Amino acid sequence: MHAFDVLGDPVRRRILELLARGERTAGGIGEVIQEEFGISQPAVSQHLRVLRDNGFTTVRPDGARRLYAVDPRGLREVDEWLAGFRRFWAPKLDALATELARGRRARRAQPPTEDRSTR
Amino acid sequence: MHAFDVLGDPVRRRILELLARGERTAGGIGEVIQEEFGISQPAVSQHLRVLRDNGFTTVRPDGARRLYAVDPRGLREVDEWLAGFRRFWAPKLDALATELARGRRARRAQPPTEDRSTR
DNA sequence: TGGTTATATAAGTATCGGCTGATATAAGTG
DNA sequence: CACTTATATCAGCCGATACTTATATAACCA
Repeated sequence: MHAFDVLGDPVRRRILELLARGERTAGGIGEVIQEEFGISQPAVSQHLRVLRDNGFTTVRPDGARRLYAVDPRGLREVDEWLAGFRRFWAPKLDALATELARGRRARRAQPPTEDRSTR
Repeated sequence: MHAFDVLGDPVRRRILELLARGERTAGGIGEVIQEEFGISQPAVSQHLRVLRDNGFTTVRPDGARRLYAVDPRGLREVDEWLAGFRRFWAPKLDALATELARGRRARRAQPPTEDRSTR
């Protein structure tokens, strides 16, 4: 599943927003999500699986509980794709600062590329 | 359709990559996409519609042709959601520069919020 | 004007992803 | 141990959405 498909679901985006504030147990996430979206525990668990299978979260066991946290990898992937377009709205200073901070990777002002081998 | 759903499709992402290099006619886009993905002209046209209906492209008529170009609005929306997470991987300098360049909007270091009224 | 080119829309189908309910697994607790 | 709590998985259903073919619309051209 592509990173953008992962973020295509509002429940998963919301879970990430919760995790942005810090680690939470699956149950803690479940309480909020089930309340806000009116879906079942398995549904939440399935979303957590998608997030973890695609590098958007990490999990750490704590007894019977699972502590979820944001894993930057997935989000960074999305951010990097976006980088190729940022010049369309961000002032030059922003782009420059971003480039600098990133250690001068990807110097070109070209559109990003992506694997098109599938489909 | 949510911005992330729009970018969830590989064809649409590819179209945006093409447009990142500059304006193109629907037909010009079609040639590339039909070749790369093996889909029909109407399929491409339908993707273009999604992109334009959701603020990812602009269109300008030129006789019988339609010239498509990147519209920053959709992409910026995605970028702003991501901003709330950038601190998880970007060095502080980067975040600071971004904030500055953006004119100090959204000063807090909080996760982004999104409309949850639907669903 | 009639024919061709450029693009969009419509209607129908099929695949895919998300949901539910049932159940499995494993860790706490008395 | 038996019972409960915490979380995950499974099978099956259902709706959304990305295709297809056929057709509409409109500009260009001889």
